[in-house]
Amino acid sequence: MSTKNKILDAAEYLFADKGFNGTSLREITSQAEVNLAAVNYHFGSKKELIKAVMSRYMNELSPRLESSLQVLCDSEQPLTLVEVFSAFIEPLLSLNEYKENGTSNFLQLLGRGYTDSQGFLRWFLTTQYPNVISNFVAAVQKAYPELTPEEMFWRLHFTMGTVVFTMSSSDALIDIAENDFNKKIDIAGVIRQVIPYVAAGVAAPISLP
Amino acid sequence: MSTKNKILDAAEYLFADKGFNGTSLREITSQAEVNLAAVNYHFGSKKELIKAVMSRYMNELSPRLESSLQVLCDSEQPLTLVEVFSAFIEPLLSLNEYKENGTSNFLQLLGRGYTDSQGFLRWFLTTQYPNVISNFVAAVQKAYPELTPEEMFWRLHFTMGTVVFTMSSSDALIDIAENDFNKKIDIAGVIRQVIPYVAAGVAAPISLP
DNA sequence: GTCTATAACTAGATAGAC
DNA sequence: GTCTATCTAGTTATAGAC
Repeated sequence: MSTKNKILDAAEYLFADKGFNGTSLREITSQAEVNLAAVNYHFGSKKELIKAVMSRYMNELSPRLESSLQVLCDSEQPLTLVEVFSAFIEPLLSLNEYKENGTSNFLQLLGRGYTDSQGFLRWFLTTQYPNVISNFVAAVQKAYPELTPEEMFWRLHFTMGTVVFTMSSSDALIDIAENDFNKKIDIAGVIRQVIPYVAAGVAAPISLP
Repeated sequence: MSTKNKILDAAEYLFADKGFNGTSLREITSQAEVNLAAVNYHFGSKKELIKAVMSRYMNELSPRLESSLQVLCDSEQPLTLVEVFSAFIEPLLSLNEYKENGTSNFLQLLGRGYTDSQGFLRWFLTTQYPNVISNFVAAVQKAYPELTPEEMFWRLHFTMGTVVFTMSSSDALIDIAENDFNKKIDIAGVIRQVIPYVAAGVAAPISLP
């Protein structure tokens, strides 16, 4: 296993757990059992390492997600919001085959990216992977055409918030579910829990005046 | 205005904007125009300063919120989820009278507290202000008795995520709403947008198996 | 490519003069 | 209570030997 990949794996794990700001290059290199200088040799800077960690997942995920949503948009069938959100399940869970705990790690990283580091990652994702977003918006529009663009903007943002926040604390939630309710649940279970919630939220009657 | 309050105000502003990890004591004291050593003199440590910033708001908010929810629980009338969530509006907006941008700052801080600093703030809030949570759970239970405790746990967490995530990026959202939709909106408007969403989410049909 | 050593800087915290 | 000066320990990043 190459030094570069050892760094990527360690960084991914630590970033997901403690955030980008909260993780130092020393922690990463010591967990990866490589030299401190290797990060800058292979990636140039910490910021580029963050991008590399995210890109590894996004390059795997975005084509699957794009085509999964494309199918829904192209189909002649009527479409429900639960179906739209369910289109995320298979591509997201496929990250578990790509890498151990891939789904969970990726979603936690996404959550971190939206709250750490003053939105640089948000900029990176929306500019680098715009097709995922536009296909998703098109699918929601097809499922719920009455929603105005403005309401859509708000509700998709709320949805993003629900998902990334949930995922960035999913380890704690899974522990609580086991201790308090004696329910073993995994990341796929969390995804199944959240879909009815966000689908109902997006489909809510129009807001208070 | 006392040094202690100058520090609290500057810290509040910077913590809300850049997170607890992302803000240094040097930034705080230079914005507050006080000496660096004053933080440790008045508060002892950065961690205690964080608690002090949060406590200032929580001590203002929690009695209002507790009694606002208590009224709903005690009433003989049937209760809807929108009513339960609407019980937050007035106490939250009252923070604007207590302090300029109080509502927005507090909610942003709350969002930071859940993602920065590995959950120490979550522990602090749930142990220091347990009555708010228990009254809230009781009100939701009254409005929607079919919800099992387990479903309740998940959905209230999703709701928390929606709200704190939305609020921690509310400045950006308000800008986008103005630029893209030509709609001037303030924090009260954001709250009115989010209530139908979370109420519908909590009331969603039971999750996929 | 990988290492050691270190530069250059920033963090939180404190001792001690005033 | 407030200041300066400083300590200790951490950070990212790099120069140069191997």
